[in-house]
Amino acid sequence: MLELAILGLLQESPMHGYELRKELAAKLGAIRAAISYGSLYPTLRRLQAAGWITEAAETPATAEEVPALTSRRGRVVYKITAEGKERFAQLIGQAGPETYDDTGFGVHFAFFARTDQATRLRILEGRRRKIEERREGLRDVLGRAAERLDAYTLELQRHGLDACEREVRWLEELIANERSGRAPTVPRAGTVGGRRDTDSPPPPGESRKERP
Amino acid sequence: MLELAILGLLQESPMHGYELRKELAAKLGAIRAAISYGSLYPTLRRLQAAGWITEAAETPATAEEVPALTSRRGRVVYKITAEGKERFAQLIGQAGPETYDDTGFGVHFAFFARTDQATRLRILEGRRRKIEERREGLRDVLGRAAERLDAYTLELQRHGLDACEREVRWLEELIANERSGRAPTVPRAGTVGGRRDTDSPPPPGESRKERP
DNA sequence: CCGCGATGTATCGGACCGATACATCGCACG
DNA sequence: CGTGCGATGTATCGGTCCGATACATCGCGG
Repeated sequence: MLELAILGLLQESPMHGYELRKELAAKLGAIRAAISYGSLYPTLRRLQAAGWITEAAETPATAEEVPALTSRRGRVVYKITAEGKERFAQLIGQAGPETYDDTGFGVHFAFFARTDQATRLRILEGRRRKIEERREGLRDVLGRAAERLDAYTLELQRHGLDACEREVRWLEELIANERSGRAPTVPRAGTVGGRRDTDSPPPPGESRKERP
Repeated sequence: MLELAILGLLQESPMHGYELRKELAAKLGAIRAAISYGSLYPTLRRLQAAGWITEAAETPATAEEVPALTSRRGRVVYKITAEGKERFAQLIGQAGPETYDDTGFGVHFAFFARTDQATRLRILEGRRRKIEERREGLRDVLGRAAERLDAYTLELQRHGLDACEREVRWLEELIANERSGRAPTVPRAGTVGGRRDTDSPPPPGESRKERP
């Protein structure tokens, strides 16, 4: 999962570890907290060993003027290689069982802008199926085993059931959207960031949820 | 976390591994899928080594009629010890940072019937605080960094934000309930609080469950 | 009689986390 | 002027938990 996320982010622009972590937190904030360095750095090393990313020299100009007196341990910028892009395409296109758990689905979804529509549909339906199964399990417990459980546990299940039903509805909407051709995004985005803007958030009239 | 969950379940009745896994799945179904055996068995061993659980002989009567022809590798039933109950009380009463993440909170909440009211309140408020922080992070991203992200990522954040707001409301309700004295349904209180006597009385008979 | 699914115990490699250590840089505050 | 402190930045270590796998028993239907 981490591998897929890193490859995806580096496809947008080269980054060093710290930055990667922050971007990841911004992109996956809805799914999970920040990634740990204890996962990040070993994974970077693994990806580099596999040839999917490489170190990019930082500050290529004016290099010799500071001759590494203290062996200058600067930031290490990574960029994705051609093989890395291939790997990303392969990972994003195939769906195993881990694609449908909370984290896996979140990562895949976060890169839907780089995923073709058929795959998007497949993943959304797989996720829906999985959530429906969880929902049925919770209904079973609430129905058949309710008297074995205390009030707090029951309340927990009810809240979980509610969340399941809500997510299924959300997925239904997304699936309907995909099928009707008009996705909530442009299917081919090549955006590389870098924009700085302090005051621009949406002007008043813009309603969020509507599907034109 | 697993340690706490196992100790809590064994407090209700002795069980073997397979059963433990199923009960755990039923009790925590809203939070996470079934626990893996790759975690369960090593943890059981660890708990046993620490003296918090012991193996209980199965089928104490009519033992000699099947003389273990094939060294009978039967089920191993575990039961909690007095030290184990103490350990449970200690774990359930203290709250670290991991108490407020999804899994940690779920496990603690699932055993609220064995937690005193002050601790319940503390945990609910800690969880609320954490979710509020996540919510603010998502609002920030949706407000300030919206133009850097594609439509799918934004939709993911919106769904996450919605879930946060919903959970905060749920927690508010529970907190209000706790403060007003009447718990969701069964104010079955008077359970383990701080560190007190070692010799705890049998749990208040709230859950009927018989083993065949 | 045989297969097959449920029950049941167990291990192994790998993914990921939390704590920790350490170094640099800009800047606010005395 | 210096000094300390929070942000930035790289890195490792031990531990928890997961997924795959192996293997053995039991009851039941074909």
